[in-house]
Amino acid sequence: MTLKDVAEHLGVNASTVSRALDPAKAHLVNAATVDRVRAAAQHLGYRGDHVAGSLRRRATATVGVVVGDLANPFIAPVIHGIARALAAEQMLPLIFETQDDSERLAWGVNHLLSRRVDAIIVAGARFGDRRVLEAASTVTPVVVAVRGLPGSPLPHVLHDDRAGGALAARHLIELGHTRLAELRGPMDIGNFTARHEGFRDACRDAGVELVSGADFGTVPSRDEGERLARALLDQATDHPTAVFAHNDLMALGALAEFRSRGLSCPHDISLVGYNDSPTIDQVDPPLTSVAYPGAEVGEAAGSLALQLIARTGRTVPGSVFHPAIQVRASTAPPIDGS
Amino acid sequence: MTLKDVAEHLGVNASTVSRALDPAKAHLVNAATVDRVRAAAQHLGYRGDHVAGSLRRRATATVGVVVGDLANPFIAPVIHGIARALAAEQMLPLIFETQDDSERLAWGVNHLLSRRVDAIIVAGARFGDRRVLEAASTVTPVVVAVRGLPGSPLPHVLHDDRAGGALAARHLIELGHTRLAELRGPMDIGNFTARHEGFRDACRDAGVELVSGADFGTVPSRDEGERLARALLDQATDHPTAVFAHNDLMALGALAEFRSRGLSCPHDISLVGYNDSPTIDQVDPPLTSVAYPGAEVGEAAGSLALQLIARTGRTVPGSVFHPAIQVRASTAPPIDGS
DNA sequence: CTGTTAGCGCCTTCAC
DNA sequence: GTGAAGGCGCTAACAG
Repeated sequence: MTLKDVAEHLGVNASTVSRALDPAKAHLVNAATVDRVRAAAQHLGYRGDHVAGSLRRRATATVGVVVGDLANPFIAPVIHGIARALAAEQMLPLIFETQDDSERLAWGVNHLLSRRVDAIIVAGARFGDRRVLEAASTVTPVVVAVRGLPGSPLPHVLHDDRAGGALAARHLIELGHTRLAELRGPMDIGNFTARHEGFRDACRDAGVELVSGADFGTVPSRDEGERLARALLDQATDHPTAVFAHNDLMALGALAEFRSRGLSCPHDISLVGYNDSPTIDQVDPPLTSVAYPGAEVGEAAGSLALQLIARTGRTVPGSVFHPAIQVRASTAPPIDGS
Repeated sequence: MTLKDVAEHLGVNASTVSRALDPAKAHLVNAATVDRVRAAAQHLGYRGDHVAGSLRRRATATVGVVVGDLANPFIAPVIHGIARALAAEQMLPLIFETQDDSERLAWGVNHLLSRRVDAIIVAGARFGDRRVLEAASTVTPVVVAVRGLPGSPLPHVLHDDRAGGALAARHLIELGHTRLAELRGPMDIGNFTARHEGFRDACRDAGVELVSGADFGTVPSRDEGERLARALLDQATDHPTAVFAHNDLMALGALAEFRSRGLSCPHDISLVGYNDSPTIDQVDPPLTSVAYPGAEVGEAAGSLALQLIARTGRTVPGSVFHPAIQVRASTAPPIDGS
């Protein structure tokens, strides 16, 4: 059942049917004809072919979304936000998972381009991906979301992770801690370098000691958090009285390590996480965490993509969300004299 | 840069280029020509047009994925599993969110059909959606995943929620509880009716009292869990000594309500959740929960879709995963004499 | 307001 | 092993 079939059934031209069924063009057609066409289309069970339309129109109403790992619980709200924003224009997200592999990202971005997506939102970029993404942006709009690419002119929707790191540090310093440590995420991902820099600089500004090696996680997982916490506490030097984990998963790993050593949190050691994940307020102890507005970032990225599609070539400003810290029971003043 | 451009550049026919660049057809072409074509394509930056190919080939290498709500943390692993399975055939998921609205689902399924997706995986069906989905299945393969449609002949990939409900009941009964209650999810979603039936029947078989109204949640959220727990405990009759919440979010709501009433879990009341969500083992108290293998279900659904695409018309069996219960500290024997 | 024409870029015959 | 031709279904441009 094609446009032509409907047209022949009615004794009109396919173009007329095409126009009558397009809400944006129906006004060009006699109202009575529009009704007849709609009725016939309904009656015959006609369903337009979006693929053929996309080929002709040179637009697919589809936005490629590149993510590192869908299993990471913090990415779901981002996709949710993107889908919400796109739904306003009846556009749909086409998901590609890189599994945090730059080769796969390059392949995926190219594949999305060959699928003629109207824009690409990259929520899982690593520094090394900059060239590939900037090249892609000469073909279709590319929005960098969640994970920034320092120095890149690509439009972006980010969260100020540097400020978030500083927030964590200042919170601990205000509680009276003077020996802090970090459990760092991978240093080729913008979020984690920014969290690190914010934390480190705030410590330096306050003249507070930063107890930590140069080590960092290969992935920001619970296991890596546990490993780094173990390494930190195995050090012969004085233990820190407070720890900043670069995300909640790593914080949970650290918590497990603390527990296995008989260290009580926050009595013996305070802990701050990042993301303010859904149930993190109900762990034992409820975790102090820097909030990450994933759904808002996703929605803003989706809207930005829509704007870039609408006014191709025009410059559209990116946006940066500001962090807030949720203080809970995992942070407390240090024990006197420790 | 089209196929034709590459062909003209080389002085060959577009068909030859098309064949040379298709791994499955390259063997029909002189090896030397294949090399020349590949080199030229690379050199000229040719990128095939997947849209045009899809129109001609009548296949899009795309699978529509219909979900209720991406913000529900339990759906992320399912999509992850689907994406993993599809990636094996270089297919991509196109996501549509119904927001648990049947009209939106009907619209979305139709839209996906007009986009000529090669299959649709529905992970968010409600009973009322059966007709729409069966109609869609005459056009393209439809796989029902996660939420079943009792009585429907559509191929499905599910988890045995009935057995899961029974598992929860038997665990509590073995601990010695004799007055149980349920916090039920929406009764037009297959998972929750099945959990209810399994729980209820296991109680009946054991001759154990089921303290509970006919009430159930409108959505399976934390707030609804809290509301139902409040209603349950407001009843004048004897309180139950153990509660089965139909998912972890509802369990967390119940936990909050218990706490606000000064009821300690598991001392005063035991609690079982469902899904075994990522951080649920670290809440206070660590929650006993029936595990839901979301990623496995998603991967099986993706594989099933691929099979249905490959052998259209052939019957392919669905599959059902069996539940397991993770026992943690939120369940304990009842206080003697209570 | 409606019809005619001409492709969008590709792939699959069919012919040689 | 390669070329020529046709058409997938739609819509934009141009006439009338």
